[in-house]
Amino acid sequence: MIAKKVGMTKPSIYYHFASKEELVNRTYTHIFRAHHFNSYFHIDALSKHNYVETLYQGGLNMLPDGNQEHFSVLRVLSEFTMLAERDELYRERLIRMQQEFLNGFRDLLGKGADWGIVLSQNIDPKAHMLALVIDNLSRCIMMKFDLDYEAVWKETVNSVLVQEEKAK
Amino acid sequence: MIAKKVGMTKPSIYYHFASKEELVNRTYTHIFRAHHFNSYFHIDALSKHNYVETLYQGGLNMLPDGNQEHFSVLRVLSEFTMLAERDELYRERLIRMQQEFLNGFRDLLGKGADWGIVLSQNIDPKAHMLALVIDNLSRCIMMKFDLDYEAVWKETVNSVLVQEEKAK
Amino acid sequence: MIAKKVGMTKPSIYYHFASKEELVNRTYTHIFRAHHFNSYFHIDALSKHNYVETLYQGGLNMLPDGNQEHFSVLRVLSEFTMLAERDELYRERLIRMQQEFLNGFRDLLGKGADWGIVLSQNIDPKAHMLALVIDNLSRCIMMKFDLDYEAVWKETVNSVLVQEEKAK
Amino acid sequence: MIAKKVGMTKPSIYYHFASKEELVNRTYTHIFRAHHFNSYFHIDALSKHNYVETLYQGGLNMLPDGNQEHFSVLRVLSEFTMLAERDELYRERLIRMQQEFLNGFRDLLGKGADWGIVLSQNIDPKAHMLALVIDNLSRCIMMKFDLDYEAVWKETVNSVLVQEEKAK
DNA sequence: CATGAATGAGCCTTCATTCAT
DNA sequence: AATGAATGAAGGCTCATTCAT
Repeated sequence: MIAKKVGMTKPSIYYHFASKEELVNRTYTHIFRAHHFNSYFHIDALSKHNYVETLYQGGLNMLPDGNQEHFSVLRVLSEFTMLAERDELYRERLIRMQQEFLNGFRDLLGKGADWGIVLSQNIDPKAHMLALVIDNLSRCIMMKFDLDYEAVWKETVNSVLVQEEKAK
Repeated sequence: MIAKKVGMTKPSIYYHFASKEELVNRTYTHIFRAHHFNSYFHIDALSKHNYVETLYQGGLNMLPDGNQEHFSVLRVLSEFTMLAERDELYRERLIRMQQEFLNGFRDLLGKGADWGIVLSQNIDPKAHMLALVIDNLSRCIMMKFDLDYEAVWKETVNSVLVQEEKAK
Repeated sequence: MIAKKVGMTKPSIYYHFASKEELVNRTYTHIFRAHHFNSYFHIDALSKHNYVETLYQGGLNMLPDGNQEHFSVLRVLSEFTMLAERDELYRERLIRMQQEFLNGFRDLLGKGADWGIVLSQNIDPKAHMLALVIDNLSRCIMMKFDLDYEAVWKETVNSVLVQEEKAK
Repeated sequence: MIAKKVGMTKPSIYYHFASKEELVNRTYTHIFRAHHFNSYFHIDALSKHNYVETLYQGGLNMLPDGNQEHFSVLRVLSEFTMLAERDELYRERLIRMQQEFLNGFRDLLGKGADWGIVLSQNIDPKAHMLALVIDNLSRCIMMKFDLDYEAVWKETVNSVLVQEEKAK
């Protein structure tokens, strides 16, 4: 299928990749090269005033939108997650990726707590909750489940904020 | 693979199932026969006093534990979800199952709101949030991610409760 | 297929027939029990005056008509001929059947020659010609070829008659 | 079976043919590429003087002889006819082939009638008769029926000629 | 007589891979 | 750097047959 798509013969592909597994692996690496917490959450310009917006908008950035390339990333991530559920090798890699996002959320929430925007207890579980929700929301959109993604994400974000900071 | 596992030949499996598809379908039906919201959340004995505990414990019931059979359900659910991402037919079925849990959470939160235990705004997004978190938590456990599941779930449950009801 | 059709299970059939081959063989015997030259050509009442009609009508009798049972005979004969082209065993049997019809035609033409109705030279080739035409006509009808069967058969019959006897 | 015969493995056959059906179809096309009326009946050099010989010899050309390739054509035609009795698709193709021969005979007899060599009544049934006889004669030879093929064919040819033209 | 359950052999097909050129 | 041709292994499935009950 791939050979046909790229207009080559199968043996040609074997010239560039030792095996199917290598092709898959390198494809994953290529596809995920820009899938990082910082690519979605713009923490370089983070401030007390744009905090809530950064957190909220970062999540929306992670969800699939019109962008074809981003959609591909999520599509492949979904396939990758499948494989990871079966294959120890892929699992390790997936865990590393998840950990990065988890750390990202934890740091972000930490800063929010310092600024008094985020409730300072249980930062870790809160970070996990955010990560789990945004990850699963992505999957749901990919499967065309019918739910109000933005409302769910806003609700989740709000649930970690101190009362007076909640977005409307 | 299945034939080998059950110590039969392939043709004898075809005596019991017309096709691979039927085998798969009937297996899913069998495996999921007890995978219902009510099997995990004991709402028949629900009261104002055990509300938080019921909600919290119900989630824990959904997570994999020592029980081999429940583990199988989750393992198969995971494979089923994979298929559903590709196959329209399975997707529909998965959506029905998800919807049932979503409705379960919504009803439960509705009752909580009536009793003044749950914040009464945005019940729907809250229900989705709970469903998304518990579903993804399951997946994470299956993949042996290292996180404090109970803490995450407790945090999520707490986030929908009014202040003074929060579990400790 | 057969088991389903007769409302039995396959093993039941094996109680009555040792093998598929025996079932097939006995079915052929049963089906062909009335497929004889005399069943189509009524030579018992043959006379100088009904000779041409007997010959002509006999051929028509061999062709498929509304009669369901006769149709079955031809259908099965057709399958049998197929098998015979491959299988030595069936071939022998088919040759015996063909020979009977050949002899029938030869005797009939012989009588016609005695009565001065049929040209007396080359009786054998004439008999073969008649047999080949009527046999192939049957096959053509079974395959729903579009041709004027009666006209072809009448032409063939006429071609063996002396001038003044020809049917109109 | 084919793979074994040609000393290949089954998958390598699939490199050259997309499916079994394509293999069968292309084989038929290849085998029948020279099976046309004109290949047997040399009507390009047809004249009043060689008419009877052309008709007679053309029929003999259609019958199997020592030629291995021609034998194959008839062998495959026979299998093809079998399939055609069951399969609509092949039937259509067979009918087209038959029609070509029928038309060939009709044209040939038409010319013969113009020249006063062939009896001019019922040209169509006569053409059919010739086609049916030569076709069935082929089949009989393939099945090793014991009959004087040449005599039968000569008799059939003679039966369409006017008296004084008959071959000896 | 009949059936439920099973099986060896085989068929059509796909897939990952190799190898000579 | 690429290709034509091939292959072992396996997958989904059917068929004729058997055997214990």
